[in-house]
Amino acid sequence: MIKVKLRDDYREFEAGITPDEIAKSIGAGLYKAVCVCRVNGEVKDLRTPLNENCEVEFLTFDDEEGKRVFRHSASHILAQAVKRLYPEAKLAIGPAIDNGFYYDFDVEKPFSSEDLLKIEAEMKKIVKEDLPIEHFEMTPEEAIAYYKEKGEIYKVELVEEHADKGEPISFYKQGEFTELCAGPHIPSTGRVKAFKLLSCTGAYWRGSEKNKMLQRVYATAFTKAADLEAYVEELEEAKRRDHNKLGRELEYFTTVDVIGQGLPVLLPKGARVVQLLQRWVEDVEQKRGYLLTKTPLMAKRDLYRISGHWDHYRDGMFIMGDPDDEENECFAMRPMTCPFQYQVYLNKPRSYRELPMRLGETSTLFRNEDSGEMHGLIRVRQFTISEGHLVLRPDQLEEEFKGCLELCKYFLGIVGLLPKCTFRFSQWDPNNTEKYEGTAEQWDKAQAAMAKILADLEVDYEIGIDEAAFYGPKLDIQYHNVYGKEDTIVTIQIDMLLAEKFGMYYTDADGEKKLPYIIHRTSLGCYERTLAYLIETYAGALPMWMSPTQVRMLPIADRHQEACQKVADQLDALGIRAEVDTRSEKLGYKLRDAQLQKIPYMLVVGDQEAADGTVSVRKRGFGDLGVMNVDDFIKIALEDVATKAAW
RNA sequence: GCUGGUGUGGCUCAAUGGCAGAGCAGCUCAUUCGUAAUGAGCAGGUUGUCAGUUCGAUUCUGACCACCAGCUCCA
Repeated sequence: MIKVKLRDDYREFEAGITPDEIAKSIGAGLYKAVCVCRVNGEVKDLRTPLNENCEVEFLTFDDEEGKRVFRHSASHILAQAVKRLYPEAKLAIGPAIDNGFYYDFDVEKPFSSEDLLKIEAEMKKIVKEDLPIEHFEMTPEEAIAYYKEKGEIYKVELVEEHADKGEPISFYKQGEFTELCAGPHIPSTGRVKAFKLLSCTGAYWRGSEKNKMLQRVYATAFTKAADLEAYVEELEEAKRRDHNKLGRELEYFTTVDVIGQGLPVLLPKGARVVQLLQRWVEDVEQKRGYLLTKTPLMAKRDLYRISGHWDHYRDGMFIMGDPDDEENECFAMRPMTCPFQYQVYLNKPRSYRELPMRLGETSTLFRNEDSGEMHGLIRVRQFTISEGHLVLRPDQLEEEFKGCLELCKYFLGIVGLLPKCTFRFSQWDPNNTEKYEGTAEQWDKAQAAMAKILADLEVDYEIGIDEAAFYGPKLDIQYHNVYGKEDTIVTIQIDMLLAEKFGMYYTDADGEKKLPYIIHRTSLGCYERTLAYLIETYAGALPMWMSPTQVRMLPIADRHQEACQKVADQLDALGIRAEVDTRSEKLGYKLRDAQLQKIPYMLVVGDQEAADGTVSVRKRGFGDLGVMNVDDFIKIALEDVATKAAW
């Protein structure tokens, strides 16, 4: 007999019992729900025989680990179905991911949506067959021979990597299907009750563009059909918030074939929001000691030679002229502001008394992204960022870094994006010698400094290896969109290299010339991208203070237009953006339109209001607030704007 | 850049190897209306672009362009 510690108590069982059987003895509910278990803290299959006293914890689909295992097993079912229908398909890998799982196949012809339906039907059969999922092992030699014989070249590659570890190779088997896999897995295929194949796309083997492109089938799986339906509904909801659709529908931006990819046109509404954000950022930064600069959008290649962009970023630049012709001048649009803004510092000799020097600029940049990268307002070839460089003495680094972090958290907090953000400490990869400037000592120093600052500021971050800029480590603030995809919205970088390249010295108190540190940072990131996330976050219903149109006047009949215009003029004079709907339509029609346009306030004026000098106020999302004096409404509206309230 | 999908009035979508159609939006007229769609009429298209096949192409083929999903790359 062995003693097994369960959640609440100790129970005794025959040696050799499996966690599966224990779960069954506890209750049918648990038995049906459990996916995998932890034995003495280690995640194990439910069919692992227990031969000694131990502690067993059952994990269900509600546990992250349980969910992962469940979906990983679902990916095996997918692979099995594909092998049944397309025996020539070669298997690559099939892990669980955040919201589901995928499997990569090497097939002659990519799967069509009809193929996916067929595969899905075959998967249903496999689930119905309720095949036990059983673990077994082979020696590396056996495993390699086994896969070589089957022609599974990707599996051979994977096994070969494990071969020299001196460990047996772990396999799982369900029916006729055998899969190289470390596990663990659920006990049988019958438990995967609700799943859906979502899409099929290309993906490089092992994530490298040098390798063959495989076909990746994305899918998701749940234990209950209702949960699957809810997830599909969630995806639909995400589509409704998608900035790329909503932003075009609500006329924030558009794209034009003859202008080109990655060059969106900001329509009046989009341009207005960006202007509001820019003015706000510039004003706040001014109060925080930033000096506003305006530097050229292009320069001769000589500038980029000094900065290192010519060596490390040339493919990303728009170059005018022949870059290899040294006889004639060659210009390039700027992909970053740094080398330009440094010239402000270099304008004259600097004293330690001038540091920190905080330079800010609303800066337009040009990057020649690969054609497949562009996406709405998120990835574009021309964009404008709230740029800044802080030139400082080494002893000022922590304080100034802290100031930068606080500033962007302030901005992101007010616009309402901060709750969806996480932090990433982006470091260099010493093995990627092509990408980075500087010595290992310089990098270690810069990264150690940033690590200390982040620790002191108690920033909770993830580490991103090989995500650094070519001149230094970054703290990236990552925004997670409605589809769960993340992109950098704000970045703060420590640069201990470029000052020397540009000869940016200062005279210290001791009369010595010294090199400053430089912080590169944005405060609200790139305005196009930020606008996209605002549209998404608010589903197009931007907070009052940044709405392109804040108030729409709705006359009940044409005779009320004059009274409406009067109120609109009054609001305009106070800086509240108001317009009058002068169409000869019924109130319901105009109201519906204003509502669909997501205008924050709709003011209805009929005989009563025109006579009394009042307005009937309807607030987006709140409905009819009733009749009030124009002055009272103005008070509310100005308060909304002043407090930048989000509703 | 790579894999796949898509491309018909401003938007949503029909149709066809032989005169391209509807709803919404727009304009005009009538209606002057109280919190999410009043009625009638009018106008709007070289079917993404350019080639090819064909008596005839929006439909079939090819190239290019743009958009979408994903990979790779990045604010």
